[in-house]
Amino acid sequence: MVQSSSAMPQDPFSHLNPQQRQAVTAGLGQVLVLAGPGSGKTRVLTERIAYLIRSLGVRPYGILAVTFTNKAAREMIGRLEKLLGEQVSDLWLGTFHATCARILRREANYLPFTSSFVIMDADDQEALVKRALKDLNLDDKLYRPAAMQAAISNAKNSLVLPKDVPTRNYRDEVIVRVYERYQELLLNSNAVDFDDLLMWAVRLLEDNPAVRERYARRFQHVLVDEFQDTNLAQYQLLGLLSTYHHNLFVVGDEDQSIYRWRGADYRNVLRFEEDFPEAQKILLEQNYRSTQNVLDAARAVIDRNPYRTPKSLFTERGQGEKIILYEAVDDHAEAAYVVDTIRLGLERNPKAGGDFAVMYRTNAQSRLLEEAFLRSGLPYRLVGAQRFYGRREVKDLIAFLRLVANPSDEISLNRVINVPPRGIGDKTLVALQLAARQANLSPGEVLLDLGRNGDRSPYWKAFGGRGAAMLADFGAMLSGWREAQAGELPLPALFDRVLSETVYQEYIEDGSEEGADRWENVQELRKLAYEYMERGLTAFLENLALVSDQDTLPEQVNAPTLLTLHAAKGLEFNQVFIIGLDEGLLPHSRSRDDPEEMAEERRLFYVGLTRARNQLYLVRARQRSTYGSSEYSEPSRFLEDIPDFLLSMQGIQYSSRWPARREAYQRWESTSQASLSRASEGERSRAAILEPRYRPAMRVRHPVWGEGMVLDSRVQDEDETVDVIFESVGFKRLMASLARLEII
DNA sequence: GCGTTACATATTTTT
DNA sequence: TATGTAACGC
Repeated sequence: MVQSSSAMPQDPFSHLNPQQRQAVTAGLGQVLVLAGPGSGKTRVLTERIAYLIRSLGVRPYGILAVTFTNKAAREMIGRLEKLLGEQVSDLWLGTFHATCARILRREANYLPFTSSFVIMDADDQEALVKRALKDLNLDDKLYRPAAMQAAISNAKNSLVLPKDVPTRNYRDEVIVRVYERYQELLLNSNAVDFDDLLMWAVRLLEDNPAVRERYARRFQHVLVDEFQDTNLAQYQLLGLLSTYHHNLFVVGDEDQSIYRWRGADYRNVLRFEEDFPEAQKILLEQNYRSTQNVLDAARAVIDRNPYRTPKSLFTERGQGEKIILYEAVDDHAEAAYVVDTIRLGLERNPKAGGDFAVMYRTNAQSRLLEEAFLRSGLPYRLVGAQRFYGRREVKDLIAFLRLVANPSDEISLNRVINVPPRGIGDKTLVALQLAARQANLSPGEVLLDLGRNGDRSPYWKAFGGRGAAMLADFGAMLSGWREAQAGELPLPALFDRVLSETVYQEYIEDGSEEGADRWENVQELRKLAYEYMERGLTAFLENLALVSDQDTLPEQVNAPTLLTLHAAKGLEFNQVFIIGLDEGLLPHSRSRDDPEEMAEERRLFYVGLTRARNQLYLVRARQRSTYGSSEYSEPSRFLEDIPDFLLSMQGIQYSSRWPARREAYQRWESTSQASLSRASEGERSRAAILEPRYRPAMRVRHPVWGEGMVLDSRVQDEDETVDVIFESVGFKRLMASLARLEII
C-alpha cells in the first residue's frame, strides 16, 4: 500500500471503521462495496476520491465519478471541496445522464445529431409516442402511449434497437413500428430522450474504438454511486469507460434497489461479480443511523427476499425504543393519529419539527395528511407531487426557448404554436406538416420561412389565406427571437421579449388565484434564467432537462416532511411514520402477480424502515377510501415478518383479529441466524398449499364481508388466490392464507 | 377554432 | 375523488 506519510502527520483514516478504511484504500482493479443503509457510503466514495488524489497522486483529470441524482453529485462535490480545496475542478463528477450528454456533445460528429441537440423529458417522450401512433394510424386506445413509451424505454435501457426487438405477437410488431417512427421523429427534431443519452453513449464507445480509447485512457479511475440502480446500458457504459485502466469502484446495496420499473437491475451486482471474478468485495455493515430495534425489524423484513448478499447490520447506538404499530379504523383516523402524535412530540420539543417524516406508497395518500396538518395548524413540507417543471406555464415557456435554440424541435412547436390561442388549429397544423414533409424540411423551418418572406414564401399557397397569415405572424416572431439570440441578447431579456410578444401574462393571469400562482411560476423561471445570464440559452436548457424538481426543493425547513417511500431514499429522520401498511397499497396491488415486483415492494418498505434514526411508527387503516368508495383491507403481509417483541401495538385490538402476528416471532427466531437468502417470497410458516381448496360456485363466508360466491381460485406462490363476489362489497381477490374464509 | 360537458382512468418517477 | 381527454355544439 502506498503511504505518502511524510506529508501526513497522523493516520488520516482514523475516523473510518475498518471496512470503510479497507474500501477507501482498496488497491487497483474492480472493487464492489456493498453498503447497507446508514453505513457511510457517500463518505467512503468521497474519501476514496480524496485518497486517490492525495495519497496515490492521481490527477483529478483522470477521475470520473457518476451518481444517479444531481443532489448526490452536489453533495459529493461539496464534501470533496472540503477535503481537497479547489483541486476538484478538473474531475468529472455528475449524473449518468449529464455525463453522457457531455460526451455526446463533444463527439457529435460521430453521431446522427448535432452538438446542440435537445433532451426530451418524460412528457415530451409521451407526446412523441402519440405523434408516432398518429403517423402510423394506430389507435391510442388500443396501444396506450404510456405503455408504448415504457416498451421503447425498456428496449433502449437494454440497448435493443428497433430491428432487434423480439416480435412474438402482433403487439410486438406494433411496438417495433412505433419505436422506429419515434426514433425518426427524435432525429428530425435534432433531439434525444433520456434513455438515448445512455444508449447513444454506449453505441458511440462501442462503434468507435478511437473514441473509446480516448475516454478509457483518460479515466484512470471510474467510481459509481447507487450501483444497484444501474440498467444494462449504464452497466455497459461503465465497462467501456474502464476498458483501459480497469479501475472500477462501485458502491451499492441490492436491498435498496427500488427503480426496477425504470430499468434498474440489481442483478448487475451479481453480474459484476461474475464479470470480474477478481474484484474485491467489501461489506459495510456498521450502521451509524438507527437503533438496533429498527435494524432488527428491517432485517426481518428484507431477509425474506431471495438473490441477495446476506448482511447483518449492527449499530453501537443501543436497542432503542420499540416500534409502534398502530391500526386505525379508517384512513382519516390514520392521518389524525399521525398528526396528533407529531403535535404531542412538538409540545415537548417545539423546535423538533424537522425530526418527523411521514412516508407513503402513493402520492394520493398525502391528501388526507395535508388536510389533517392544515386542520391542526401545524406546518409541513411536501416533497414531490406538484412538480414545478411539470407545470403547464413553465413547460410553455421552455418550449418557446427550445424553439429559439432549435426550430426543428417539433414537440415544442406543437406545444406552443397555438399558445396563447392565435388561430392556428388542427387543419392548419396538418397542412404545415404536409408542406414540411414535401419540402423535406422540419415544420419549424417552413414556419420560419413564412415568417421571413410572408406571401413571397414558396409555402404560402399551401395554406388558406387566414392560416398562412397566422403562421407567418408566429414565424416572424420566432425568427425575431432567433435573431436576437444570435445577436447575443442576454437570456433574461430574451425571456422577457418572449413573454411580452406572446402576451403571455394576459393569457395566464385571469384574475383567479390559480392564475396568480401560474404567473408566479413564470417569474420563478425567469429568476432561474437570470442565473444563466453568463452561460446562456443552451446551458439553461440543458440544465432544465437534466435537473429534477427534487433538486429545487427548499431545504432546511423545520417542519415535518411528507414524502413517498421512493423520495425517501438517501434521507434520514429521527422519527419516521410509514402509513398505509395494507395489502394492496404496500405491497401495491400492481405487484401482486409478479414475484420480482413483490420483492421490490419489500425493498421499498425496507428503505422506509431504515430511514428512521430513533422512533418508527408503522400505521395502517382497516378501512380506506379509494377513488371515492370505501374498502376494507388486510394488514400488509410485510408486518407479519416483524417479530412481536420489537413492536408495541396501539389502536384497535390486534391479537384477536390477527393471529398471524403470533407466528412472526417463531419465524424470526428460526430464520435469524440462517438468515441466508433462500427464504422465498410466499414461504409462509404454515404448510405450503398445493391444491386449491376453493372451487368456482362454492359459497363462502368472510369475517368482514359476509357471504359470497367463489368465482375462481388458483394456487400461486404456495398460497391460494381466491376470487369472490360478496353480496356486501362485490368482487374481491383474496389470499386464502390471510382471509380466513369459511366454506358454507 | 374554441369552449363546454360527458367519460374514462387511476404506482412509484433518480434523469 | 380528481383529473385529463374526447366528442360535441357554437
